[in-house]
Amino acid sequence: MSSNINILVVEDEPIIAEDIAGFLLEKGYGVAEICYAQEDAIDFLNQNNPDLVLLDINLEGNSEGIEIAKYISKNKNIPFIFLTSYTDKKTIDEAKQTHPMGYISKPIDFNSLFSTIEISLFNFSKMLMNGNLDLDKINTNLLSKITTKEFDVIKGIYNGRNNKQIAEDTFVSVNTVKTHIKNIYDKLNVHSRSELLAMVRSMI
Amino acid sequence: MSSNINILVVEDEPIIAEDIAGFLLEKGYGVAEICYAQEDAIDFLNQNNPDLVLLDINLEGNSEGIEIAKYISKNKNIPFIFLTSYTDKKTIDEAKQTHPMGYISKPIDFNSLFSTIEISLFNFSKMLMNGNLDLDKINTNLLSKITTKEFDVIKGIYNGRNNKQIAEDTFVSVNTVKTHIKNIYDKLNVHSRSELLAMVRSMI
DNA sequence: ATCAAAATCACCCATATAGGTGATGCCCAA
DNA sequence: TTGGGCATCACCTATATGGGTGATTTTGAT
Repeated sequence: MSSNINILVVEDEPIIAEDIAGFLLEKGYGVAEICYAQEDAIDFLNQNNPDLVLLDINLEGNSEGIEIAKYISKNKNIPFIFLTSYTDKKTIDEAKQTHPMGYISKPIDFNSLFSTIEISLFNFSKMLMNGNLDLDKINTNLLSKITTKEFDVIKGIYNGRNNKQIAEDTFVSVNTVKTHIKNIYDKLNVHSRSELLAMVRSMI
Repeated sequence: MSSNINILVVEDEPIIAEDIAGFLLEKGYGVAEICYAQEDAIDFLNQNNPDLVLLDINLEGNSEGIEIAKYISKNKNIPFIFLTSYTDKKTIDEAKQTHPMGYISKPIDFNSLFSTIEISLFNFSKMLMNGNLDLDKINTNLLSKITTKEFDVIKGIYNGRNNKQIAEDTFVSVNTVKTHIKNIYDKLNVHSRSELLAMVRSMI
């Protein structure tokens, strides 16, 4: 297998399911399983962890796909994409509550499917591992720039260090750290460590 | 206008652009502007804050759409969706680095476009509220699980709120918030807010 | 119906953090 | 040469946070 990405396909129409599976294999993905009904899918998910799930909303006439999505949201940590011929606002409103990574209407445009899968996998993994502070990125938003020493202090706070620890880390006195923090707070217009982190997060 | 959602359309082919704009209006969205070139789009974004951007990748033969996406990522906080006829892996790989909310291949399936817009707006607003926090993910690493109320407190801390504010947000007394925090610290074995955030970050 | 866990709240105390003011030396650019 | 930004440190005060103990009510599962 050229890819280590395994995708679960939930689709009650065998022909379409095969079609999708064939496409996935062609693109180098693994097909973890094809499930034709809600309970099959949930059973499978109970014992396996595919990397992504493609979900038909209407299985045998009911919105079982949304139930599966809810199950995934509640119990698993796997991105999923809806594939459905129902694009009325009511269905979409219900669907979006489950936070799908995408929603593709049938007939399936395989190009859109492919790009949506790629982006879903990428965004999902980025969402979970989001860690790089970037001084330049922070400074693009600021009138009064954060200096490198101040940035060291921000990194310390980001890493959960207290003032004394930051002082030791950066070989200065606690008073200096406090001064830096005061200046940082002024520049970012925040008043506490966690507020600072929330602000920084919004800027990166 | 039936919707307060304003969408910027960046598309160099006037006919397609009009087509999209017409569709958006039909669905009740506002069309903030139609831009036919990169610089127009960036100028517009410099002075306006649409709620979402639809981005054609290939403007006049170049991948200018991706440049615009990078500009948005760096300077703004607006979700965007790519609309393009290029679905080769190279283009997609480049595109996904910019974290688009979606990627729809041409010819445009308007049903997919509509659902993707709805889901993008929804997920994006949720992302801002909750960030990337995920209770289940946190709990998979823990012996003693974080409860939902405790998680609300973590979200508050994550969003830079102090104890009093968290108490107001969750309609309980400050003492209760403090109790929750103490329990959270015990469970995660941390001793301060920023240490908590660093720990949570390492778990998601 | 009963038990355990979760959620709620109240104290107290010690420490960390935030905010304010002031001061020194350094370096670099005008 | 001079002034502004930067880095360094001190001291003071007020508030927020962390840590300990104990207690009642609510909730959920068996």
